[in-house]
Amino acid sequence: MRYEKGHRENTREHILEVASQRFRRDGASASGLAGIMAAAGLTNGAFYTHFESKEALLREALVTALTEQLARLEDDCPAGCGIEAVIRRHLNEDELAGSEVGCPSAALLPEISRQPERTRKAYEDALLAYISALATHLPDSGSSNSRAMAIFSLMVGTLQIARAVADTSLAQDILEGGVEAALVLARKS
Amino acid sequence: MRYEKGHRENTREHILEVASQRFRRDGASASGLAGIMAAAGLTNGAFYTHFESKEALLREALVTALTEQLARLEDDCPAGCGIEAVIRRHLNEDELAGSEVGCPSAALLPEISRQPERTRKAYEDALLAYISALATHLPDSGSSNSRAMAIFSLMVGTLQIARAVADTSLAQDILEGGVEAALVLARKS
Amino acid sequence: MRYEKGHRENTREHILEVASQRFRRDGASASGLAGIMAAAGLTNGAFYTHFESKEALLREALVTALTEQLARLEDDCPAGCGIEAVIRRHLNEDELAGSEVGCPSAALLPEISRQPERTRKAYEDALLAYISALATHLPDSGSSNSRAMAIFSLMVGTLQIARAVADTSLAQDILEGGVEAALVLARKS
Amino acid sequence: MRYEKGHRENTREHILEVASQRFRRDGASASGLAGIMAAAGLTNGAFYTHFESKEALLREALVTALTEQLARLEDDCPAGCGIEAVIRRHLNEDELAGSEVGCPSAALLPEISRQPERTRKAYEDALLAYISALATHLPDSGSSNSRAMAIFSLMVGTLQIARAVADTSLAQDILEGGVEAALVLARKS
DNA sequence: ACCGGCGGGACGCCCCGTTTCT
DNA sequence: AGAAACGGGGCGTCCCGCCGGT
Repeated sequence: MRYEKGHRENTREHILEVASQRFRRDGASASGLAGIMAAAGLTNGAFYTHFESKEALLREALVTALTEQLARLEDDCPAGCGIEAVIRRHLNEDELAGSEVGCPSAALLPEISRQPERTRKAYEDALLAYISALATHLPDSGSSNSRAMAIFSLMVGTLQIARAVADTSLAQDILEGGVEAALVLARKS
Repeated sequence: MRYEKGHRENTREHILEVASQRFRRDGASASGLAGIMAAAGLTNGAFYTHFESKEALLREALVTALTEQLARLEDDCPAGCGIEAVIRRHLNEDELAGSEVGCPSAALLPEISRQPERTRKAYEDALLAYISALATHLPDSGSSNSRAMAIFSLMVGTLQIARAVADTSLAQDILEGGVEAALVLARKS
Repeated sequence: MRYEKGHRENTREHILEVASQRFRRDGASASGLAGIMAAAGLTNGAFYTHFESKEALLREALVTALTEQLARLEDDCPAGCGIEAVIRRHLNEDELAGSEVGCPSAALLPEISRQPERTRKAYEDALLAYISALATHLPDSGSSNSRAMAIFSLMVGTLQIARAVADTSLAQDILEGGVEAALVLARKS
Repeated sequence: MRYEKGHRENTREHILEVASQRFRRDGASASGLAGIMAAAGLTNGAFYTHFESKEALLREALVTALTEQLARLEDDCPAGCGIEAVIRRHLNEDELAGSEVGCPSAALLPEISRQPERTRKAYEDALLAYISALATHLPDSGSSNSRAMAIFSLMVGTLQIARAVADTSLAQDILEGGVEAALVLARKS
């Protein structure tokens, strides 16, 4: 072990962190490896000692991002905090503005669906973990995850549309409409 | 006049049609102009006589696709057909499999949100027209379009997630859960 | 027809000519497309309108070079010129020094043998035409091409070794020994 | 001393052995150091403790390969075995198929000729030793090495051409024609 | 003090979106 | 009107050197 313990792993995780932000901000196919590596303070020559390919980086960066989102969810919304807090954590102005550190699903879903199965499977696993956590905040926690999945789908679609439209106040309205609808879904007996 | 009247316009619309399919299938930044033009039976060089740039093509292709979707909605779901028919037109196996001629929002929203304002404005206008049409099918048609927008958001998110996961039967479950949730939103008093 | 007639074909053949020289001088895998195109007065962006890939370029450049060699052989050594003239056309100081416009077999054979079958087939065809022409200069012209092939093999090996050794006078000796041996093979009753 | 005596030297020779095979199989410029080191069971970074550069590796690997060929020649063809045995040791199906452990001249000569003088000198020395050994098998062993060099040139060219053509039975014919011609050169009074 | 994990640039082929020139 | 060329950048891999722990 020549470098300080964990050096390699630290570098790898740093690249993953930067990549997960770039992918969310600029899109997966529009993000170049050289730009990602430069943003990580490295050159592209160092990439292939850490990852097999861009596809592998995307696969791992997706898991990284979803895992982070899960950790943030648990931090911000402890058990019993109520479903509205969870919903407002997804649908707010910060999320609207900054996709960089926001929900990877909202930023990348169509591109994920065009990835090879291996990548989609990795995303699926991480997503289901997230949905399970989300489900614990539902009033009728005995229900399956299907309800949580629908609420999540609504939030993802709402956030994407609010980001896409040109009119700022329209975006706000869409966001608020999404919050209300999500609450309806959550509270439905 | 060497070409029959309207030849040029036909060509332009043919390119738009092909482009709108390619963009939905492969993504906007992953679709190349050369591939689009070749699929349209033309050569690379002919592009710039019809469009100013790739961005302009995307902008127009988005409107084309949304306009087509609106026409199809009105064809398949005449007034009074009931909201469930509308929902099932969005969330079904065909849509799951073929993004090529499906909902452009489900296929492209994150990329749209990264486009310049002009493109987002064009999308916004076409989207609002679509949402208005969708709203006419809601039970309480007097309400604003906010409800319709939420239902649409839910459907877009649901379709994207169902497309992205690797497990086929899971995708089916997600789709069905989306249908139920959409009905809840639609019927809410 | 927008560019002057034959412009495209002229450019294509110019690239082929430059490439066939570069490949012979520097080797096939050591020659870069950018360098070849720059030497042809073009940029690398223009390459793929003329050739499908580097492999296709190599394939065609080989045929080009062999065809040129055949034309030169027929120019320099008209029928009845005697076999020695043919041999000395292959084994002389000019050939020793300048592989750039010399025998493509001597310059590239090991790399050709590592190419896909399609390339090797193209080389084979052009080579056999060359061998046939060479055979017409043999005394016993009724014999098969086998003798001509052996003489050609000898000349190729001789030229390669003479080029590879460091000692100049040794190279001369090898060349002269090759000439004598080729004459022996040619005159064998 | 952490490693047993000679460990370092063994490693060095192991790299040389692997490199000499890779160079013959894939060509010198097409063989990467990373691939060679990986095939030797080492990592990239260990290379420069054993060799100064890729060029130095090639230089030494050439000598290694030629020295091995000489040893094999002496093993397989003891004094008095007859020249035909020697010729058939060079021109046979095994040599046709596997350049990996075959004649380095046949596999690499054009690339050697493009190397710096130092490399060509090293090759020259090893080649001349090989030619001398080959000459001892000629009937008129008093003659200079020129005859042996010509025979060797013929065999190298023959093997290269037989390897390069696409038609398998043609390759066989070329090989057999080479054997006959080599015998002619060897037996010439 | 040696030696190898790790990183640095540069360049490989290929293809992009765009402009120019006949 | 559109074929041909441009320049840059995509990902991947090259050869090589620089730290720093055993």
